[in-house]
Amino acid sequence: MLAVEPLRGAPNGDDRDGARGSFDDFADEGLLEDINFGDLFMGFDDDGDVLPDLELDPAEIFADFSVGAGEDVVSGASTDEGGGIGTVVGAAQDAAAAEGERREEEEEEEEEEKEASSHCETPAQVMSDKGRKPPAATAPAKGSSSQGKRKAKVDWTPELHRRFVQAVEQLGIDKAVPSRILELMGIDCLTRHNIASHLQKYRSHRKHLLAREAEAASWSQRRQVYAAASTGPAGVPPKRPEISPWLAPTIGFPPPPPPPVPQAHQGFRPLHVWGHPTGEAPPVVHMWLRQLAPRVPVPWAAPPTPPAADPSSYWQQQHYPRGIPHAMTQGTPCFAQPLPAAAGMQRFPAAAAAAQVPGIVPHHPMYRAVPPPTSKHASSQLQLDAHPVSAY
DNA sequence: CTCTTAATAT
DNA sequence: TATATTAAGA
Repeated sequence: MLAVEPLRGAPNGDDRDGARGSFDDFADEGLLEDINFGDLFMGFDDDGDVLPDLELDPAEIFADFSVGAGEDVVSGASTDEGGGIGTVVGAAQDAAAAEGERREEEEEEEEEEKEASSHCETPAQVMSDKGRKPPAATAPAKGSSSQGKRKAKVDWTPELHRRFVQAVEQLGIDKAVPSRILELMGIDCLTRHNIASHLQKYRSHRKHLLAREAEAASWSQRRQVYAAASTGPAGVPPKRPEISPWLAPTIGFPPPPPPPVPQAHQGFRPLHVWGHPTGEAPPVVHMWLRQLAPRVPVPWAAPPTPPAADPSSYWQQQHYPRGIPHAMTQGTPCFAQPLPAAAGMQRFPAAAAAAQVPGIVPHHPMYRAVPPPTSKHASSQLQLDAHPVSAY
């Protein structure tokens, strides 16, 4: 892959001045695997723990990049943001050429991940690597340094998202505002607007998840009540327990913490959760999210509202139906800056741990082995009951 | 001015 | 579809 050069130069200074990263690309093993029990394993054979798609046909991979043909030009100059290019899709190669080399040399050290990641790679470049050319995106608006047309669309790769989440968690959900997130992420070529936009979606998604969790939690409580009630003399059918008002479904939180994880997944290679900040993140988090989803507990009490069928689709990226482009899983498109964030992490050691908040674990279809069922929501929901219910 | 949100455009 | 852009309001 070629490095591309970000051209940033933020006149405004407001958003990022860039630094550039070096890049090495290496396979980052298991970096982001999504545990989507709904569809995981369905079609995988044993090596399911291997990224299924490292080798996809570039054509397919980038099919989705299309993007408003020709519109996305690099914004290299876009004044207000000083934005760099980012992961930009459909960015201008020319810009890269013009800018040429790197600006500053900084080494990025990253905690767990080799953050070597983020480069601002344009798909075009990636493609060039692969010898492919994007259909439309590149064509128009090239000649000049395409100053500013439209901002290139940012490709929120799992890695990028992960950093985003990490930043958000470091800051705390309530203090996470675009500008701060941007700082922490240390990824140049992102603008405040990019972040804001992503943040908007992120919050929205989180909201949904929390709501679901709350709902599920309330049900699990009922379940417990029910279980307790059913411990009567054998043969005696349990009576319907009274459900106290405070056990009634509430919209409140917090959801009960996930029970200790049985080291069940020994046989498995730990799967990382898409978007989770730390590699150490318990892989199960995601599983729990799903488990928390309401399952019909008792015959006599139907859930007040049918479990929302949407959740999985909410945050899902429908891109890369066949997997994520290799290039994306590793060298991610934007340059990582020296990570002021690293410091942040140290400052708030607890943050990392606290990062358990399962709120944000978008599934990524990338690991979907089978095409989504025709009936959109059905299958994943069904999976819910397939797991041991354990404590809940 | 920055942030948030919703609506709408691409 | 995912993301950007815009506008309105805090």
